Amino acid sequence: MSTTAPRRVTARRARTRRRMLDAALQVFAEEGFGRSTVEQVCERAGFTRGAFYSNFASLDELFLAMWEERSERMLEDLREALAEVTAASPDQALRAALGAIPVDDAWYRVTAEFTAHALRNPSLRRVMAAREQAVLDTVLPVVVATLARLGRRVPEVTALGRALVAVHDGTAVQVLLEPGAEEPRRRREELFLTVLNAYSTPIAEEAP
Amino acid sequence: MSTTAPRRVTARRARTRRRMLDAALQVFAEEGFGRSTVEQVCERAGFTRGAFYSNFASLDELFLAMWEERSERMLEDLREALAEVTAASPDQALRAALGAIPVDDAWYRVTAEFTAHALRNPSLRRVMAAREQAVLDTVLPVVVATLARLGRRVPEVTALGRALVAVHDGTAVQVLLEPGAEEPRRRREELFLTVLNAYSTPIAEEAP
DNA sequence: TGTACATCAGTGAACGCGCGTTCACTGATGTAC
DNA sequence: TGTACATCAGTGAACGCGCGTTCACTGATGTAC
Repeated sequence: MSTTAPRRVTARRARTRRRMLDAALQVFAEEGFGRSTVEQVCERAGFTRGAFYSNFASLDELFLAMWEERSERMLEDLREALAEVTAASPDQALRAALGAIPVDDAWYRVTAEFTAHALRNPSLRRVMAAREQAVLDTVLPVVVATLARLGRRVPEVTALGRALVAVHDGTAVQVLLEPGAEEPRRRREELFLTVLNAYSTPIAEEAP
Repeated sequence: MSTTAPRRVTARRARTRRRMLDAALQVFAEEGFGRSTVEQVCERAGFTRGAFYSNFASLDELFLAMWEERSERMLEDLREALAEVTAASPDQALRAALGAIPVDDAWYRVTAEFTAHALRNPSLRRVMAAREQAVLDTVLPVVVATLARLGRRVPEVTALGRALVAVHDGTAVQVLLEPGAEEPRRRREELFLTVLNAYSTPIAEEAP
């Protein structure tokens, strides 16, 4: 009951796909999700429209593929960055982690629109939820371990995870709405540290 | 040097405009910003396309008008809700305030897409920033006063304001991605209270 | 309050562009010997 | 390593739909007397 013939992926095909995915991010970021056209993506990638249909069934499919690929890549970067900061102070660790998730204009726009779109579609909602969980699975162990080294434990790991994600998303908008301004970036770090502190307690004594 | 003749607004015209604005919110929420068409909005509002062009120059103009009108209305609701909760405990006050800003699916989608769109356009960025400031001007005095009654003062009002907005935006996504789930809503309130607490200090003693 | 007239607001048909989608084709790539 | 052949991937022209936009028109609204 296989749905597709297991087509062999040639090198040429992989290259084409790659260029289309890269073009998609740029076009979607510039034009917006709903206003991008097959023609624009192809022009940017340097192909004709026929090539597009040879590789994807629709713009939606291309968009989803691109989003999943890019967020997977960001997660890899994040893993590497976190692996390197093991020895640092929590303040330094935070800064290093934030550096690894750059608040990238194009990417944020695309993700914001994708999120809004996902709310309309149960299976996309599941994609988003799974991604959030994957990020948390990567980040939380490191965060918890770092806090432990400071003599603090995290009573509710899930609560902390949700809070960190919310702070990340919420502050990203603020940073991008005032490009170049220092203040939102500082406030962002401040809020992260505040949350890390509020959701952990000193190991010796139990806070109420 | 007036740009437009000061056209008298007849009752009929106002009604038409109103129906178009309402239709716009629904269509934009369902179809997405970029995928909505003039035809869809007109059909929903019960007019022909000619009527649209008699009232608006473009979909973008209609969208902006709709967004500004709706967010102004939400701000009014928020003002009223906050005026009524003056006497309550901070916990009750928070719940009442959150009740006044319902995490509305359609509205969130529209705002998320509008925000992403605004990042591409300096003058829209200013619109967004002005709106955020207006919300803060409404909310912060009440928040500060409520905390004062509890014997707490807020050393950095701006920092608290930014933090509250970030938490609001960031948690709204989480609540909407899991429709019907109780947990995200609880976590949301929890995080709000945490932030209110962390950004204020007891009046008698200075915290470091 | 009623009538006559002027202006205004929305109608709906018409036009044409841009874009999605298809498909016969040809040049590129890969395989077998 | 070289040649012959088969398959595959991208080309580009063609088609037609959907939609934005315009505009002469008519029915609705408002005003003056």
